[in-house]
Amino acid sequence: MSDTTAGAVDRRRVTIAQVAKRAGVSTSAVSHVFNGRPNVSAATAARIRKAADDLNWRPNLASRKLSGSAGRSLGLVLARSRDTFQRDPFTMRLIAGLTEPLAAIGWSLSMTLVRAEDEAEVYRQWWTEQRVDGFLLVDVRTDDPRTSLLQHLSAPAVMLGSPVPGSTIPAVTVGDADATEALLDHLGALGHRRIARVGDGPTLAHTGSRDARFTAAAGRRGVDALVLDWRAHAEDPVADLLGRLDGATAIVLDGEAIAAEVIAHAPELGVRIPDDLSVVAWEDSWVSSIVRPTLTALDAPVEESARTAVALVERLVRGDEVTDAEVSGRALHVRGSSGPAPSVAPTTTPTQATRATPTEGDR
Amino acid sequence: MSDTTAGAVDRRRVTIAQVAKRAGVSTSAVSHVFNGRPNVSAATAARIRKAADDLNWRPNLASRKLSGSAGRSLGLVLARSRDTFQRDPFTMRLIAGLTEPLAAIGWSLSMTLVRAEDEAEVYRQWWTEQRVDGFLLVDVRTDDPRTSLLQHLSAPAVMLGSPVPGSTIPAVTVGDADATEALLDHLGALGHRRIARVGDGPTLAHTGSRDARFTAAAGRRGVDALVLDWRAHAEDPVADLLGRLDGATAIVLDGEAIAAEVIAHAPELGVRIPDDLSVVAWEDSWVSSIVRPTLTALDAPVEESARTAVALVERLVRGDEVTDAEVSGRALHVRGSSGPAPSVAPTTTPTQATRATPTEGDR
DNA sequence: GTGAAAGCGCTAACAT
DNA sequence: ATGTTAGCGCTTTCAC
Repeated sequence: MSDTTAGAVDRRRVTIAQVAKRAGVSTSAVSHVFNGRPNVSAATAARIRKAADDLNWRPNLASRKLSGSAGRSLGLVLARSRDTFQRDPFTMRLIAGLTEPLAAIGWSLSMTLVRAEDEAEVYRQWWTEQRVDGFLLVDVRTDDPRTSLLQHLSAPAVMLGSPVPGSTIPAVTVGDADATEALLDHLGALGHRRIARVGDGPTLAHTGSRDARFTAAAGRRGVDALVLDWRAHAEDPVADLLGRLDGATAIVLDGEAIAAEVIAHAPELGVRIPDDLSVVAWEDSWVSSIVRPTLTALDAPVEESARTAVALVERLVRGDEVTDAEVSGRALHVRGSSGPAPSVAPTTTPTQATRATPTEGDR
Repeated sequence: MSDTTAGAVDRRRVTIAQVAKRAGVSTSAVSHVFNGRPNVSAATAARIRKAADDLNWRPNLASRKLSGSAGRSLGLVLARSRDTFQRDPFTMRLIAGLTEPLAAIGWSLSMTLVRAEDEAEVYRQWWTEQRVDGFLLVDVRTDDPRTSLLQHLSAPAVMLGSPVPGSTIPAVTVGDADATEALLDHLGALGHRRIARVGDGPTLAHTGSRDARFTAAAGRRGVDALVLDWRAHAEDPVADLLGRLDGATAIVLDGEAIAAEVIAHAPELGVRIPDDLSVVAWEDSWVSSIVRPTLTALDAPVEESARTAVALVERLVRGDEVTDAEVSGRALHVRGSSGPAPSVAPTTTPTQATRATPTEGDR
């Protein structure tokens, strides 16, 4: 590495004035061209664009923002631990899905991970210092303080998930009804009469609504529905969960990370998949295909949700009217982890033997 | 969703002038306090902070930037397909690792995915429009055009990987020497005398240096080293790879995503792991623990690399002198995928039988 | 220790 | 159709 006197930018930064001069016009002409304003002749516009290109100039975002335009940045604040974030393929898909539509409108994604207790402060800060033009809310909880905070700040925001009653934040929802039916049809056809559902976390808004829909759909079919929670902090969360199955022969889990863990560990606890227990995940990703057996999963149109959310935020920022949106297309991908219900339900109390392979590699 | 006349921000934005007025001082006094300048008495400073808090005011980033300060944003531009991005746990770890040190200095992460052909333009744009204050470069290739581009733009940048000869971009390197030795000791002790290495891609700079170090270390031990490439576009990349093993009884792959795929598919091709073939990955993540057998892997100190890189960028932006940095601590986690070398090498030409489970779930 | 005022680079009235 | 100019909110000399 050399002695770059870095920071000491030599060449002064190109400004609109230099571009204007080079093109032989006023700065406002340049501004007009770069903002799609009509009052410039085609010839002049071309000359201006040429000059800008020659100088490799682009409007300075800060100046632009200062004089009223949007800063073209979407804020994504995730209240997750590093660990939870890392093992969540859904978030990866979301981020990947956001960048393309954002780039298409000249925006970028500003993201961060925060501890739950810092969450509100980060939203406040990013908004008041004008770091971002709006936010995308994920992992919305029941009674989430963010909805009122953002309304209070009058910060544009769009959320992923079911609309929150009493909030004016537009929601992008993935229709779950069809998928729930398809899922229960699938498991029903395989002979399962008692099915457990495990949410991502009892405080998450979507957990509750899925629980309700699931229970209702099961009831309609005369199938027993069991709603369980995932105790991430249990000594052995998988064993803990399997111990509470209470005769269920199939289990549906939000999140592939958890589902993958069940698939990986269950055999070591004496529960064979899918022979003893069928496992289905409510999200899908490449992880489903590298576990064995491969994971039957409900694939959500994450990319379309992202695209829709970006469009809504952009409209909000422009001051347009915006309403909730629903994207559909959650599809059931049947793979190896779901199979015929066993004639005898799996042992209610799994072998207490220590796991063959402890959760090494976890951090 | 209601009829929020969004965008039509009612309450005019709080400015430094209002804070100054409320505290009974001039705007420059406020500015001084918020920039740690000394010329303000403790009492006045307290009054000013109080006023700012009351008004929930924070310096506007755009104005600040316009008058010379940094915009406090790090750019991360990934030339990846959505798909490659999504299945790369390393990038997840990196992103997660970046946000914490960034937050500590009041910065945020601006990231995007681009197609390779748009890469240069995005760097250009983000820099010239002053969207970011500097960049973090990953996936640096041999002859990477970005190094000269960024020097030409005089944009602060730091890269992950071995320093590029002739470039002034500081590099944060993870020392691989010890890990390479540890790895070969491990495999050697298990009786492997012929070992294959598979890089992430022949154009990536780190692939070449690892290949060289690996080959050298193997040579010193009288172990045959084989350097193979991963043909992602082959009809069945795993079968393709296994078909080229040429008697190797162990294989070391950069990237857990690929390693996980080998582990998942090899058995379906008649190659048992680790009985017939030991598999080791050059990166580690939670994925290593959900595949079966679990994956033996070299765990890199990603979080420390991230922390170091952030520190370097920040120094560069401040105009400080910066040199390359090396972080160490790549550790070998021995898990289930590496075992004693088989007495007979695995079939050179794996069963041509169609795979039991096709790569369903891939997208 | 404090305040006045000149920018920073751009946008958008308003003039011409 | 093109140019002039007053801000946008903050930082930072430079007087006081």
